[in-house]
Amino acid sequence: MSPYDPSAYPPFAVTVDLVVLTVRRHALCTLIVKRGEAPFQGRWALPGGFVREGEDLGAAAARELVEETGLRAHDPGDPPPVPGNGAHLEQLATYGAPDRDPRMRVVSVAHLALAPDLPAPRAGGDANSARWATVGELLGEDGPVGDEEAMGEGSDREGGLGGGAEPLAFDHAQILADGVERARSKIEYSSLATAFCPPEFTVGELRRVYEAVWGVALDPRNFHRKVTGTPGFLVPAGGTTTRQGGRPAQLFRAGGATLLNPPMLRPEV
Amino acid sequence: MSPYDPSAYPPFAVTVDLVVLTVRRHALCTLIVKRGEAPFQGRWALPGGFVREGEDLGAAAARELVEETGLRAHDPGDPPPVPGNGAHLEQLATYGAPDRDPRMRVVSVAHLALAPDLPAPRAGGDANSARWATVGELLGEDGPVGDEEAMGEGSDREGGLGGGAEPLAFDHAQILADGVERARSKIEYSSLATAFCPPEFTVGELRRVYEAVWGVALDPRNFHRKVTGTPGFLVPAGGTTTRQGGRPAQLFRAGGATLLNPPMLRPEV
DNA sequence: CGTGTTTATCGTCAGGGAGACGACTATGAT
DNA sequence: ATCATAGTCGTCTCCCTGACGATAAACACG
Repeated sequence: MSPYDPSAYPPFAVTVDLVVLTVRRHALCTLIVKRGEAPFQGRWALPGGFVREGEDLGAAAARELVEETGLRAHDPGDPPPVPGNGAHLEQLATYGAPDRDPRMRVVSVAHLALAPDLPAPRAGGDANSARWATVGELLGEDGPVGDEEAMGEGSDREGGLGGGAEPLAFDHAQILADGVERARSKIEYSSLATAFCPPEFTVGELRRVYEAVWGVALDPRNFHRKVTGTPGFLVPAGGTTTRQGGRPAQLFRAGGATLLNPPMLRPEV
Repeated sequence: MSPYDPSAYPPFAVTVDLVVLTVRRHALCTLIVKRGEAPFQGRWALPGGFVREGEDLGAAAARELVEETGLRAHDPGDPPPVPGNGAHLEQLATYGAPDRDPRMRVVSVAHLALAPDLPAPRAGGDANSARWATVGELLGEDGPVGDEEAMGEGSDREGGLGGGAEPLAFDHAQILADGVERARSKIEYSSLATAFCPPEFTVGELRRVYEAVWGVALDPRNFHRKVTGTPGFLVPAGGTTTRQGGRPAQLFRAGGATLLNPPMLRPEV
């Protein structure tokens, strides 16, 4: 074993990159920023930055999240201090291929953030250098369930990247794919899908989160039976809402349970 | 966003640490090494070392694994080139608290390795500075299923660490706990438990792997029905063996399936 | 050589969860 | 008034699971 010699280690730079996921207009979206410097100048990339001296990895990710979105992160397990204006944040994986940054050796600790629908991205002062993009256009997946008609009428559709978009900078497409896969599997066996919802939400809104993340259609009746029958998943908030149209729906809050047993079942194929 | 200035980044050292798990005598065990240098000199720790210049993170972990155990790693997904003398290796998580190493800023990318039962640990030339320890004694868990009588008669029981062992160096107890939890959950929905088995194994041997990792007793009949009925999990190898005593058991090889659907169900408490 | 022990393997049965789908309710839009 | 939309409650069947009986095939004894 090589001796542990602190004076003879190769130096690395350590960064954090963020996969910030949200559900907008029935589609799973992620936050991307336009790079201002080389390499990959002008290309879209995941938000991120260097870990500072004396700064913990999770703290660096939380700091970047605030800088990019204004969202405060809360650790998994803790109840959100003010539910709704916080995001779930967890470590995703670490990427350190020797040539992933052409200038120097950089190891990036990617984090995954799940947030409710946000009004608009705010880059640090620079407004139109950050935007929400559907993961479908970035990863070349098929459009989730249809619903193409609901797209293409918003106010933030000027960033280029139409159909087969230009790939993300660095290895960020891989990081994004890993983050999406983590989210897709984690909402199966945990109550994490509520992180995509506002503090109070209806069963239908939660179902549309599952449908957007998984890209499938779920039976409203079976879904309703399942989530309301899983102890600790949802607690009634007391009111009703008609913001989705149709019959008023009961409002719920996320319950204390974090692990769902039995899990939600993702329809196969 | 802070400008991406490669000349003004704080320097880090990057290491890989290994959680090498195996099943020995019906108990989940992990490989630990005795530290030769400060800090934590003389204490037990997870094996690991610095990532070299130009070396990928996974390659560094694979190199450490060979140095410590002689096992060659194969990526998940790939079939083992020579099944049985390889180990499953995957990235676990990254630990980078500012004060986790008292001398300098070190970020450690922990990896998880699952290996079949090995004859004896071989440290790099130094024989008795590495040993297998049950995760129970390291993490203070209750002994798995009983079976205490089967312990305490082996040939490698001289390394100290009797009951409430001295804790591992650094944050390695946390890393180990995370690795064990990853293994425990991952054998639920993947065929990864076969990584603990020799190339050909019986249903009973596979069941004892589950029992050791989960620390529970499973019904042999239901287990047999479940694993032989899951398509792609096991393929018959053609022969039988009586190495476990009793009636000869059919030999199987790991099938091509990596994800089990429906998953194995871990009995709840 | 029988008997007991151990392990493997096949069957049976009851209960629960999930998919498929019918029916009814309560709102807004036309 | 009628329709469209969304929510909520039930029902029915299938399949999986857990519990457990029964048989089979080896070895270890006396």
